[in-house]
Amino acid sequence: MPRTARFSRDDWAEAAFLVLCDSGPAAVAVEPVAARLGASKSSFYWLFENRQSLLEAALERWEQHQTAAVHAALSAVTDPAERLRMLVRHAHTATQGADLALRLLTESADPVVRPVVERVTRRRLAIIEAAFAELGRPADQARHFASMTYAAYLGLAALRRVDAAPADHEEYIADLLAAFGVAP
Amino acid sequence: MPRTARFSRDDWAEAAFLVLCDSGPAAVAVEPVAARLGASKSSFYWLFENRQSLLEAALERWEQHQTAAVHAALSAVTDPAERLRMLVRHAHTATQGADLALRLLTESADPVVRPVVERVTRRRLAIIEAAFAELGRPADQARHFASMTYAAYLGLAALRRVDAAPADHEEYIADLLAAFGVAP
DNA sequence: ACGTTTCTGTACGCCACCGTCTACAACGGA
DNA sequence: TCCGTTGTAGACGGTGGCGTACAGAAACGT
Repeated sequence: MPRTARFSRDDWAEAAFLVLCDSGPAAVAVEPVAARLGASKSSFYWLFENRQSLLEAALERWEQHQTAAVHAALSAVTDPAERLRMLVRHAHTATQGADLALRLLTESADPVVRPVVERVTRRRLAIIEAAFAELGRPADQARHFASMTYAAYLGLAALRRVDAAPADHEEYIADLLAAFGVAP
Repeated sequence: MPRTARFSRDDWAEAAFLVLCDSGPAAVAVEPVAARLGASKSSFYWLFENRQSLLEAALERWEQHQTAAVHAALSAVTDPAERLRMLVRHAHTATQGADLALRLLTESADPVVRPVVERVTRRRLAIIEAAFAELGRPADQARHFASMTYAAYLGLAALRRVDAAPADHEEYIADLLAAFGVAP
């Protein structure tokens, strides 16, 4: 059948990424993904080393996807306050992203997950910190505010798990921005 | 051997609780806990219905432990600002608790975990909200600030997973309290 | 003393997943 | 045309967890 293979490395990576998104890294297993793809395991082991490399491929997709999205959205905005408003608004509407980021952090005991999620986390914190710094906050305060806002973002994803997050998003965001001295 | 059984229901519950604390709910399995306890499975199945009831016992321990601790520490303090300072300080020193709370929230898809962690979460949010309300914040703002501070608490536990949390605790806490209008 | 009740150990069948092996199907080049 | 390469299916053994079966040991009541 070859020459036009039924399944490409990319097909598997994409399927694994989808599983990662809605069930977390632990669910990125060979047999379930194979079933979802309608393929058999031998097809997988032809293209990949092992389960770990599948997870790596899925995580790579996540990292690039999110990096690309963030850069595209933010590089254009020069006003740091506006950038922060965008970040916060986006963060609290695209809740899927927060959920996955949180999941990956809590599962970062896995040596495959950790380096990826660590890179992404530090990158995001640096972006937020830079915005606060540009707003004129002292270096330490900018760093602290960045940690707080990103932690609040992650924590809110946790609260949503049990429907304990505020329902009045707009007002919540306004109060959040105000607390950190950013005009809404 | 009976009449003074080698293993009590409580032994198992305690062992399960310890496993829960340092490996999360997924790790609360019969065979590992049995091994840790030096017991065999039949001993377990004599005392418990199944794995689920072991997890329930461990979670119950967690809920009571944390409820008792919180009540004891806070019921005495009448000044809401002082209560908030205590909460925040305690939260950021006893980091184990945050870690477990976070883990349970992210694993709240499990029907055994969810009701427990949901109760605890709402209770905690209510306590924080009440403190902000007593400080004179409008009702909505008090609710929002409670969500933010608790989310920040949870999120910080996530950041610690990849060593991305601020190391200068004192200064961080001061900035956090200041952001929410509580004098340090 | 001896049977009954209470507890524990060992062994078993079951499922889900990992990773491997063998056979085989399809296409491309000689 | 037919052979080698590339990709796939399906069966297999290994591991680790769940829950059950059965046999036996220790205290107790009589």
